Amino acid sequence: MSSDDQPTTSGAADGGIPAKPTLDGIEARWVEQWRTSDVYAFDRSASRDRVFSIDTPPPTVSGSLHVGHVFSYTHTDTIARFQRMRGKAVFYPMGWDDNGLPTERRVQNYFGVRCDPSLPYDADFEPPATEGKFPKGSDKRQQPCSRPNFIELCDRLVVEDEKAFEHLFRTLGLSVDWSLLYATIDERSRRISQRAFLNNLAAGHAYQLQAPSLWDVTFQTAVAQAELEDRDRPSAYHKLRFTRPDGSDLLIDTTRPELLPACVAVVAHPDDERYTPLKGQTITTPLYGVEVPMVFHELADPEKGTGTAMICTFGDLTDVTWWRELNLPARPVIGRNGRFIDETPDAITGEGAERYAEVIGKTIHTGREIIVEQLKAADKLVGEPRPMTHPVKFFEKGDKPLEIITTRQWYIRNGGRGDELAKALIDRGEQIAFHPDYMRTRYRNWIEGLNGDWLISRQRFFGVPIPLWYRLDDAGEPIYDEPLVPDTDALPIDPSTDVPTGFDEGRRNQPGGFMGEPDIMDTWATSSLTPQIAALWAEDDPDGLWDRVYPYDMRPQAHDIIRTWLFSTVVRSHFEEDSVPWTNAALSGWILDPDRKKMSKSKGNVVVPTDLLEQYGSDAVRYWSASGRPGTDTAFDEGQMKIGRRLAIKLLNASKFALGMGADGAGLVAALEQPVTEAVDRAMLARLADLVDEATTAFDGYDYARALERTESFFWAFTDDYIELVKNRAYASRGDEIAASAHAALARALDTLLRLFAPILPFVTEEVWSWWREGSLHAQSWPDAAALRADAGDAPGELLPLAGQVLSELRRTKTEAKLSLRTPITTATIVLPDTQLALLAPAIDDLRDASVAAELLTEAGDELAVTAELAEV
RNA sequence: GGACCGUUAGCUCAGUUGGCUAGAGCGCUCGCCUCACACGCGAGAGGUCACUGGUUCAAGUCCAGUACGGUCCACCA
Repeated sequence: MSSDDQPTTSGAADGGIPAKPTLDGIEARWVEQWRTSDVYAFDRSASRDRVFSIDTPPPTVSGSLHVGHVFSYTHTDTIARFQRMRGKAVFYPMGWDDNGLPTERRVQNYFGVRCDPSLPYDADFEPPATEGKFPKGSDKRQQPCSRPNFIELCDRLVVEDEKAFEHLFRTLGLSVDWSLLYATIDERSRRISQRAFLNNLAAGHAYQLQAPSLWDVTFQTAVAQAELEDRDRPSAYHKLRFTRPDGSDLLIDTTRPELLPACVAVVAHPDDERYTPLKGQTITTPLYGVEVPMVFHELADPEKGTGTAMICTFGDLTDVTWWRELNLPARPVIGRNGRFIDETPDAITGEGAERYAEVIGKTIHTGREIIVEQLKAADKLVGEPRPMTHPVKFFEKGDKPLEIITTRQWYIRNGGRGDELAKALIDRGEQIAFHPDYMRTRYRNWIEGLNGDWLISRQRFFGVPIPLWYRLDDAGEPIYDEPLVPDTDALPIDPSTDVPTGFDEGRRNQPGGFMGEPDIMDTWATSSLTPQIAALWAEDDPDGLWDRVYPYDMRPQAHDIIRTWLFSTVVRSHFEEDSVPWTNAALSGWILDPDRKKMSKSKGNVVVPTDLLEQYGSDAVRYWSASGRPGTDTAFDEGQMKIGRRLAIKLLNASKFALGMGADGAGLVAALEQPVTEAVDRAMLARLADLVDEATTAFDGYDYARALERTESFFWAFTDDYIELVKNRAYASRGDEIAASAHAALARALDTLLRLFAPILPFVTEEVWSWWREGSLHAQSWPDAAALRADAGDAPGELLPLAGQVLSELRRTKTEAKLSLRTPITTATIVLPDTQLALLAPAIDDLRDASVAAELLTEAGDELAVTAELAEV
């Protein structure tokens, strides 16, 4: 009786082999099964040597779901699943990065509010909009609210965003232990972040400094070096007429004429003989008539402009260097809001002061126009401005050039001041295995290129507060040098609402009282502690997770944030634990669109991942992801997803065939215990054992792509050649005994292939597993090459590809005659060298069956050739 | 300007210590309803491995250089 006549089972969850296997609905079914059965739960009793721990990247939940999430998180999941099958207790947490500026911006647009820290908390506050209904581009109608109200709205919104991410990741089949979930703004993260900061403070690794720093005038906050990016901007050289002591002109090119009132010196190279005669003299600035010293410094480039430059406080980082090293005065003119400040610099008086008055309160752009007009009117501008383009520093999330403004900020040491710390941190990099290895170079280059410590304070609202207060003197001025520190037990605290020991709320902001530190920490200052947060560092934890997982085995992340997340995490672990945070860093590439551009929201070329999962199935999308090698940028390619889907379907059908050999699969389970006697079968197992070794080595080296490629390659040869060869024998056409060998081999192969594919294609493999076996495939062990090799015995693996090659030749005789492959062959002759014929001998009977030949003859010859006489149709 | 990565079939990519006539998939061409699969199967065409030189019995693979593409950093008068 044929299988078509057998009763069918519709689904697979109830066991048995469906007549028409399908991928439809497979995700929902297994996601739910995995959710309720806890197959991915971390064993909290496992000792460190049994654990494989992963420091999962917490995605920024206020961003949109991106196909890049699917890509890189799949990579991590394949490793997690592999390690789990190798018998490790896998610590695989998920976190949400909801802390920081992206969430603030989203809340502003979603609810139509803006944070005004001067307002009191309003318990009945209702935002003007909900569910994102607030019309875009209507900033002026954003309603001000207090900081606590604003934070409530942030908390409210991230909950929604996090649900969408969890749904995506579950549907994708990530094997995370969801009970380990954290968020970077949750109470635990705030407590750990503050505790680590206080440790840094006590150890002298955190300090505050009143100094010029990069400042975003839109967000009105300081930013760190790691958050900068250069953008080409149109600009123009303006040649200004300064005056030498003898009354003659000194011409200076500048792209920032509006900073002329901030000019504190004129600089040239110490070897530049055009200017060395001016040593010790003063130069008079145009418009303002301020006398500034002529100074000399190596950084002045004789080739640029006229070879001399005006030093302003501050036009760029070189100005800061000159200002600091040459002990120049500060003469700031740009305020925190990016406008000219009200106070006229002391050095500017008389007519100059009247000119300055015209730019007070103006933006940089408008101020420049005014000053250029003033220069023209005073005949201090030589010729017309010459347009050019040059790179300008921007905050990566901002859209106005950064200014340099002197403010009080908090820093954490990171080796950026050229001390021993830099060397120690580079050495830490040597203790981490990077995958691929060359990524370590980026880490080292970044440290070597640092030009200052890590600025962690931000003048923003939604983040972890810096947990300090300051005493106010009798004049109401803060005494910054002696911050008031909270008790560790009290963490987390918010200094804007909590009160330091020995004070009461009534003395807040009063002379002789105290004030809270108004700043929060940058989001990286908290996310650099994800190893600590996920594993409950220094928390009250009866399970002792920390000692079971730290240092972690694996940090997966994208290569573009080596300079931020990877580096800052190493810094924190170096200080807290005197250790690397993890022993392996696995770097994923980016997704490129078909034009080879990085996919990003701003370019409008993002594909919604949930649609892809729906259309192709999760396994197919995972297949595409896993084909992107570690560290390699990968083209977005739906074609690869189609291929992945076909592979999954092929697995269903090939499995159905194999299991059909053993009556509902039960027979095939029994066949696992039966001996494999035929040489062809044993040769296949020999090849399979080699495959297991290759896949294991690849996964051990974090190369999921190679493991997939080898396994897939084997699998297609297995279905095309091996199954075709043994199909007839397996149907017992030549006797039960040799059929049993085929069954035993098919059972082993299916069992092994399902395990090998399980890390990449968890859904379809689990589906097939459920047809004939108990429990979850994902809780099974990784296949054992030695056992397969024992079954293979002395059979030569090369027999299989040779037989496949001969079978292909036999098929060709029919294809070239444009006949069906079922066409019988009357007589065929296989020509091969003697040694090859001897190797092939055990496969002759199977080849005869597979090619529907009445007679197969062999003949010695130089190379493979097949001739066949086909039966008349 | 510095560093790193890449350049193999029309497209996307393998090619692990140098080793027979360089591989896969897609696409293309020509066939086939073959009792697991037509969401399938079979066969075929298609490449001076970016270029130049070197080492070697042997180079896609190692070395030097060049070109092109990408990324990061620096450059901001």
